[in-house]
Order: sequence, then C-alpha cells, then structure tokens
Amino acid sequence: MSTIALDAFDYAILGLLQRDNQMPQREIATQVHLSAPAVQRRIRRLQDLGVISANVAVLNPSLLGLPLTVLVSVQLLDERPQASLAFRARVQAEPAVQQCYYVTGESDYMLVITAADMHDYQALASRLFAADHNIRRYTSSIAMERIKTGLQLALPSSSSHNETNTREGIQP
Amino acid sequence: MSTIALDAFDYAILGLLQRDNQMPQREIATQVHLSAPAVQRRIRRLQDLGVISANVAVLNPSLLGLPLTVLVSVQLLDERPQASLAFRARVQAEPAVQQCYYVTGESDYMLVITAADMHDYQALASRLFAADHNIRRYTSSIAMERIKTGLQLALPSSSSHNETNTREGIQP
DNA sequence: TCTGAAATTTTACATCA
DNA sequence: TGATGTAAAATTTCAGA
Repeated sequence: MSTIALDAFDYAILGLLQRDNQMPQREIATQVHLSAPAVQRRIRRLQDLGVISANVAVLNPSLLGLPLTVLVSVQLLDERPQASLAFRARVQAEPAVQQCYYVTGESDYMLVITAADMHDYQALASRLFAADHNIRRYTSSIAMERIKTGLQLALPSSSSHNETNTREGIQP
Repeated sequence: MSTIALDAFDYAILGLLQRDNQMPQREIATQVHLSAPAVQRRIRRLQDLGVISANVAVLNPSLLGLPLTVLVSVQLLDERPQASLAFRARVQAEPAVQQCYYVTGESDYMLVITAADMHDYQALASRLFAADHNIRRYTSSIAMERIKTGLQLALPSSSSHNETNTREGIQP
C-alpha cells in the first residue's frame, strides 16, 4: 500500500521508453541529463515496481495477414461474476482477442479482435459467443480505419502536455 | 505490392519478440534453432519491412495515477470524412486517447481513453466532444475491469494455436 | 557459419547531499 | 543513508572473411 514516488527523471525516462525501448541508455542519459548507470538503475527500479510491465515489439497486423479489426460488445444473461468465468477463460485463451474490458452501461463486455477475414471472424465468433448460453447478444462493428492504436500513456511532464499535472503514482 | 514472404522462423522470432523484445539474440537463436547472426538479419529485415512497427515499453496505468479506462462510442451528424477531420486531429493530439477506431454500425467512432479520475475525464470529454458541433452524441462506458489488454497478435505457429493456419503476409 | 572488433550494458567504487 | 558519477569488466551486437 506504499505510495510509489516518481520524480521528473522517471517520467522523462518512461516517456522515452514507451516510444522506443531500444534507445541506448547512453542516449537516454544525455536527453534527461543523467549518467547512463543512473538511468539503468531507474529503469530497473521501474521494472521491479511494475510501472514498466513489459517490453514488447509492436507488430503490424495488416502485414501479418490480419487486416480485420472487429470491436464486439457483449451482453450477458446472468450478470453475476461467477456466471461469466467460462467466458473470461475462453477470452484469455483466445489469441485473436487482443483486448477485453468489463464495462458499465448497456453492454457487459467490450472486445477488440483481430482476424484474417470475415470467414475467420465468423468462425471465431461462433466459437467464442454463439456456443455460450449465458450470452444474450453480441454486436460486431468492423473497424474501417485505425485512427490511433497503441498503449502510450499521457505522462506528467513529457511531450509538453499536462504542464500543471502533479499527480502521484498510487498503489496496485 | 510485392507479397511479403515470412517463414516459420520469422513467426517464431516475432512470437518471442512481441512478448519480450529485450531477449538477447543469442537466446532467441537457441529457441528457434538458428544462429545468432541469422536471427539478427531476420529481425532487421522484419523491422525494415514494417512487420515490426515499433519497440516499446508497456506501462501500468494504475501505478501512474491513471486508473480509469473509459470506452467511448461517438456518433456524428455529418458522416462525410471531411466533416470529421477536426475531430480526428484533436484525437491524435490528445495523449489521453489511447486508441481510436472508425467503425461501421450504429456509432461512428470508438475510443479508448485513460484518465486519472471522473473529474479529469469530464474535462477531457467536454474538450474533445462537447465542443464539437458535428458530434450528435457520445456514450461513455467505464471499464470496471481490464480482462485483457495488449497488442499481441495471434501468429501462425506460435503458442500452439491455429495449427492449420497457413496464411501468408500481404501487401501494405 | 564463425571469428574478432565495436558498442552497449553491467558492476564496482569513490563522492556528494 | 541514499543516489549519482567515473571507470573498469562482462555481454551483446555487429561486420568482416
């Protein structure tokens, strides 16, 4: 429950790493006005704290034969958490499901799915939704354009936004 | 327009890199049964082709004081592409907007937004939506739980799924 | 594919606040 | 005590043959 204290150096480093985590520490060091070992120690700490949760290569879906992005909203019959455990497990196990949120409002789940084509998606949808007796209905929207994709977060003192923002990191 | 040909080695390498792109090439080499220089050549090629579009650190929103994820569906008045250029520009410029898709169906845009709290989100929403005269309505859903997040793609011969899938990469 | 050179990451240690 | 910077050691990446 201890509050994580991050300073401007940490935010600056995070801002660079979430754009390109292969930038040499030496270059990061010069950009944030610190020495390379200091940068190294901070990065390790941020990883240990879980602030940096992963280091990954971002792949281009179209070039990998997965040009179709589908957004699906799902409504359940029985909204009690226990009733949708099976559904969640299936979602977790299915690599085509990139993202899944449990949301308030009219629908219960929102999913982002990647597929090769409509035939592929239909097979996936029937496997994922149609077979589930606890699913009242699901609505598929085809993404005609990906205006913005990524997981980049808005950090306090990077990229000239949020100048007056002094919020603190908090507990898990 | 030339078709990109990727073989099982490429997929195996991509499968590893999209989990952890800091794994040494030497270790990748042993895992995919190739020599380290061969792995290096392939990674460079995949980057040049754009199959690997970025190498990034994934940050934990909650630990950075952004525990709120909001999914927003937006409906426009004038659906002609030209009419929403200003909206798109604002979305691109706003770091709180993580993702934005132009979709078919009832709503026109779907956004994934990260915020510190409801107050923050309301300020953002009024700046992003309320001020826009071309927006008919927007519906916000709070993500109570992030079941699955990430951009990991399902690759042909990795992680024991899609055994019978032999699709090919295609043009940009 | 293998070997050596260049670069980077990592450690050790002295210094400052 | 905790964090930083300098310098040296260990890996890793990269370019030859």
